[in-house]
Amino acid sequence: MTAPTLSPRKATRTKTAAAPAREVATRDADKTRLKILEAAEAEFARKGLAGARVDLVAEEAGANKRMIYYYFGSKEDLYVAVLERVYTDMRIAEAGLELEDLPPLDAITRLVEFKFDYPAAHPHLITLLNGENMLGGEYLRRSTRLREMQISLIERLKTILAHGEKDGTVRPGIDPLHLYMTISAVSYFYFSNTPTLSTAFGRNLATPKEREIRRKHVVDVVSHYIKAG
Amino acid sequence: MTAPTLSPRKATRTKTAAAPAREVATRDADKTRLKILEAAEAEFARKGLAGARVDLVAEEAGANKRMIYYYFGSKEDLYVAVLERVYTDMRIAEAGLELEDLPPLDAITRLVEFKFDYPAAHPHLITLLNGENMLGGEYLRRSTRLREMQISLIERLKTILAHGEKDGTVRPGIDPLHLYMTISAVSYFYFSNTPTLSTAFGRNLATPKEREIRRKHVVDVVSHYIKAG
DNA sequence: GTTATATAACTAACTAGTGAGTTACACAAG
DNA sequence: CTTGTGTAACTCACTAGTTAGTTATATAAC
Repeated sequence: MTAPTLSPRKATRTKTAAAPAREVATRDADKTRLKILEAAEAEFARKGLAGARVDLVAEEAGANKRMIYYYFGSKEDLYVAVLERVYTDMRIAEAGLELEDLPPLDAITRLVEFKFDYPAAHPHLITLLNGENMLGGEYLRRSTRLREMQISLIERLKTILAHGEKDGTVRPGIDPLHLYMTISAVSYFYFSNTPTLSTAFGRNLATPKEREIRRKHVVDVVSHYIKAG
Repeated sequence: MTAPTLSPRKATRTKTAAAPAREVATRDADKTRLKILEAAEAEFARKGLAGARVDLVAEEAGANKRMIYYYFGSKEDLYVAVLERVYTDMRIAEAGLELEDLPPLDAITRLVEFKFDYPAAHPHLITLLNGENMLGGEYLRRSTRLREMQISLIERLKTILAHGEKDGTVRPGIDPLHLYMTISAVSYFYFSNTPTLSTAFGRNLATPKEREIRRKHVVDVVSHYIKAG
């Protein structure tokens, strides 16, 4: 239980003067750290916190197990680091969406498409979040600096809806938070529950064709919900 | 890895001549079996297949660990039994919905409300399904007799939509499978992701008040999607 | 006496975490 | 240049504790 915390993150950067860009490993040590994170992401996504094996992470990363404890302290702390990274990446991508220049309905459609395309491109995100929710979200809560990121998007959505109301394209009275949840839900559920749904319906829902059908459907659902008239 | 499979499920029912009602333990042995299933459901729901502890299931059930192996053969088989039970219960409840007597829009609203209320009343279902989906759905697939149950509801939904189209209340061209998925999604996601969403939004979404708001919202979303005009 | 049900004690394999030491390299003193 | 010192990065071998599954045995029912 006693964390050594040799604080390798504050390692002196003797040679490389320029600050490295996000997730670009410049030094060998950073590369090892990154490889561990990537291997851990896959392992935790596949098996959850309890099912993941530290030895397998080490093997997959081509690193010595001891280095995982050297860099991250414990299995749980490694898990938090993975969660933080994946979650932050998504929020950054979301923040980068240029919605404000578009007409309200188009802006929301773009958000819906993003909420479909992002998990499609990052399947680990889904299973990691599923696992985290099974654990009551306690590890994500542990992570600082995640609290502030989310709220801004709801504010942006609120503004977009207000514009739409004003120009008559959007039905009034839509709750931005619940709209955001619904937009997330209709795509997330599809990716998250494809395995059991495919079994239940006796039909593989993970094919590119089915995926495209679903994508059109979710845009359709949200459009009809927000459209005025 | 070698499953003993003592097939205790075919145990002779010497005393109780009448076929016992669903999940009502008549004999002591059936009671033990049921207690194990209930304890296992809670344990697997909370911690997933890998995180669950057989010893804890035994303790919680007030049964000897050996009896778990006697009745279910292995941890994995116990997990499948739990999954099967929970999933089947939901399908039975779903099949019991009397939708056919209602006007199409009301029928779909009733289905939406069911899809909200059922997971609200059975939180284990959500986490069990989440865990199962993380594992690729392989254990649910292992279970027979689940395949046929689902399809019927899609057929019923198809009929309802067709009636609605005919009487002009429902917009034509709605895919019943995707509608069903969307109806499931908007409620499921709320229950499934409450922990991380609450963290992200800095607002407890699990309160009765928030729940009621969400319930209204999901009915609203689906109504606007299917309504003609 | 055979079958179903039950218990406690046990084991083989696994698993997170550690102790102790090594390598590679930077920088400074002589 | 070479010797000494400091330290980040890394390896190997180990352990204390856990965990699914088992063995051996008991008892009640019929």
